[in-house]
Amino acid sequence: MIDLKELREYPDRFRQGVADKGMSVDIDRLLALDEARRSILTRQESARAEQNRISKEAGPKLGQLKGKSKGAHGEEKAALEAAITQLEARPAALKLEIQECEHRLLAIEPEWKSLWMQVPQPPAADVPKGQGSEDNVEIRRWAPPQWDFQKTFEQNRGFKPRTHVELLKLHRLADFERGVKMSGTRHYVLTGLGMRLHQAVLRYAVDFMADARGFTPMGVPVIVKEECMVGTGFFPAGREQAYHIEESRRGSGHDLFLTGTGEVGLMGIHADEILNLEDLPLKYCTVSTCFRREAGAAGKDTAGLYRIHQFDKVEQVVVCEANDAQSRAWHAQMIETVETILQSFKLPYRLLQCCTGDLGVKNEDMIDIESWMPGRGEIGLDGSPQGAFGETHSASRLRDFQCRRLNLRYKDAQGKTQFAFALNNTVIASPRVLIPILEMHQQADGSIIVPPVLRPYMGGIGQIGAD
RNA sequence: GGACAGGUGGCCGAGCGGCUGAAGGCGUCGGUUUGCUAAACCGGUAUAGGAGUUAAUACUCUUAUCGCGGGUUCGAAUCCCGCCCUGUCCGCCA
Repeated sequence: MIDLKELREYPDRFRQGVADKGMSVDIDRLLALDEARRSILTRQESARAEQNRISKEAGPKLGQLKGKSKGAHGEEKAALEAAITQLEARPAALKLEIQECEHRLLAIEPEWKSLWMQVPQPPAADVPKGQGSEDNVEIRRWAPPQWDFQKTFEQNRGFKPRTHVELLKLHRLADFERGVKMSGTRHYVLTGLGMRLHQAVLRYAVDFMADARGFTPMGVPVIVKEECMVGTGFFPAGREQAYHIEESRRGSGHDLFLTGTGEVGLMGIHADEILNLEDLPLKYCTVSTCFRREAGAAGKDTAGLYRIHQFDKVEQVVVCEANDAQSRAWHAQMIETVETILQSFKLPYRLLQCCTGDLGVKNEDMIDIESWMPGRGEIGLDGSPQGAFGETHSASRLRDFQCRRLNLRYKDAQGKTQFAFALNNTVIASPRVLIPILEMHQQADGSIIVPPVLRPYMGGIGQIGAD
């Protein structure tokens, strides 16, 4: 969430941010509610202050009088009771005033809070403006020497590509029918070498993060309380995307939610903590199962492993000092990590600078990495797919938006408590990444060459489907 | 799941209706003393919100916070109710 003080001081900055992200949050309404809330609060506090003063001075006296009046009779008792009534009048009036303020606060706070939570992090100044994904800007692309982006798959390789769905069937790497039988649409079973390849990719990525990049691997909950979802910025906006476990309907406990990314568990670890400067930067990675309802995506990417309800992902997060240069440096390093991994798989990809309209509530800057998927895209005149880029990674800079919500702070060099900056990035998401791996490494006979870096995790198997 | 016990500041731990934002200790920070270190002594040491003074560091006032929420009361860490969590024993179980 954003800093309310900053909002009061520079409301235009946030109005512009809302507009640039193509969102609609009524900033003026929020400012009005905030103003009203503070004036009520001031009134309530001064009433409380007086109440406290009175109860210190008159309180003990009252107690004494009441004690005496119990034992007293006749005129003496009447006099005592009159004194008591008089003493009680002022606190009673204050109590009423405090209660009235309380009621007025209760009336505006839900809307105030809700609007506040909706105000997005304004995009960084150098993020290109745009409406949506069509305005994203390609930064660069990379391909292994034997691949030419100007040519079709057939021109590059000398044969027509099979789609990953065909390859999965051919080698019995996945079973969609039975997945659907058990769990419905967008579910699947990974079978045999399909499961091994999936595991290989994940293991390789975790080892790479730990050994080559010095990140600490973590195993985190994928079932979390609502606070974690709100704190990491996935709620309230993304509520529809999360599976909801309604434990409260069973009469006890609190509801839980399945996380859509390991980011939730990783960032939740230090919620409500104040870290020492020496603890930063935090460099964490995890491999976790991710659950997504894909609400609103009906009919999109229904075939294959592209858009599914359950997958596994190696995620990296960095929590660093509240410093723009540091945040940018880590962002660059995270992207470099992804490029190194994709290059080690020899997969063509491109980097996209996401425009303002394609950013979510919580990020100020995002780079998507799309891998080339020959089996994707329009069907051409020759009857085979033309190929297309498909998003496999995404790297975001969140400034202090997420740590503010999580109440994750640190003590800086001056000893001042600050909200930290956070970043997150996909290291590898599987089985989606299996799509380019299978499609790009298929051979004319339909067999698939396993990238050498994955072979140690595949029991040394170098080719799938070779006779 | 059942039966007890308990949740107080960075930690330990007292308090069980007003004098308690909270004793005492540990830790920590600043200082004094001392060949050095240690010890001893003195002083400070929660967080968040609001208002104000200041160029700013900062300071002053004020409110809230003793697991969370609600209630009783002129007044709640303290009494009552609900929930959450932790510990121990029993039951069940990868």
